[in-house]
Amino acid sequence: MQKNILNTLFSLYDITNQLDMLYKDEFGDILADYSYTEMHCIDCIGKIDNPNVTKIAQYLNLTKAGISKIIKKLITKKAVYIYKNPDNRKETYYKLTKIGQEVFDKHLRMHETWCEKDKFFFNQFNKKELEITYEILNKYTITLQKRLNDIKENLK
Amino acid sequence: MQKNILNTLFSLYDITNQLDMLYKDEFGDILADYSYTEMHCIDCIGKIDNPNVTKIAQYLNLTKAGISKIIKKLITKKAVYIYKNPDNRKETYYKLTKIGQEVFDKHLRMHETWCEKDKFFFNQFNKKELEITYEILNKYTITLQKRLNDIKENLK
DNA sequence: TTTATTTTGTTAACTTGTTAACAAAAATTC
DNA sequence: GAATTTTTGTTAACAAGTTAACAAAATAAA
Repeated sequence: MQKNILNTLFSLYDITNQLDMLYKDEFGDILADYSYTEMHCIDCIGKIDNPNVTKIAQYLNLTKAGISKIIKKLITKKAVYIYKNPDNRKETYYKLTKIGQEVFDKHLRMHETWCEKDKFFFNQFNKKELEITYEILNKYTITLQKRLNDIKENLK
Repeated sequence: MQKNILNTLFSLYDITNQLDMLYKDEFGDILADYSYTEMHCIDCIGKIDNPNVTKIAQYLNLTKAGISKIIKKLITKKAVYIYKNPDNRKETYYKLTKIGQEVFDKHLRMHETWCEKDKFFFNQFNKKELEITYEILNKYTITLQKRLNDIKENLK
């Protein structure tokens, strides 16, 4: 069981990512011009308060250098523009342009469609079953996160 | 719920990968010389019957070109060597050297330690709870895989 | 306040893996 | 059995993201 749950998680992740990319193509037009990460970066900028490179990097689990490059691309694509806080000359924030907002909206609708389909699937189980699954997954996440932090602490 | 299960799965995957890499460093010495994918490639060559580039690529969900390069590295590191079937001049197979076998064994022990720790965690739930979780995850995987195949079919 | 430390974001060099084009061998089709 | 198609693995050109080194601004410490 313990072994298999890991394998299941890995294939689930794999499929999820593939689906996300393919849905992108199905939804067509604008989304097709944006890579997986570009799309998620736009999603981030649309959701977070005062998004800067550092915050986006944390959110997407990428390096600041990586985000810096992606945002440059998004700016040349005119999906994103820079704004500054007059009180802070160090940090740079970003907002979506009209084009960026359009990408954001389509991506959102894409995920809504996804969840719509999921509803049919999850309806075959009862509330208790879903709750215990959710609990186990969440607790497992927390446990692994602790192990991770312990190792990181040790390496210092 | 449906939305959250996806998020949980994503962070679980993320943590799992990070742990896999960190454990590698904790187990020290030899494993430290091998990247994540190199390690998994060695694992593959140790497990599969008559492993060739194509099979390994399928197993690890990478392209043949990618595997081709990784194996080249593993050969210069003397962890892997080539062998051929006299009946087939097209295909190339690989085996682990002594060094490769050592990496394989350490990686295996690493995962055993992982599962050992998992046992403590999963013991806090009863058999039924674990079974339903496993069932839901598996069925969800199958459902998503079907969606994926349908889209791929449509794109043809 | 001025010195030291931390945080922010950029850039260059590199790593890892992909796509596309290819040659050689094997399997099919006619 | 000759011609066509498929499979196998390699390579070059590219794409995406990382690490390391850096300058500039903000914070903390002295």
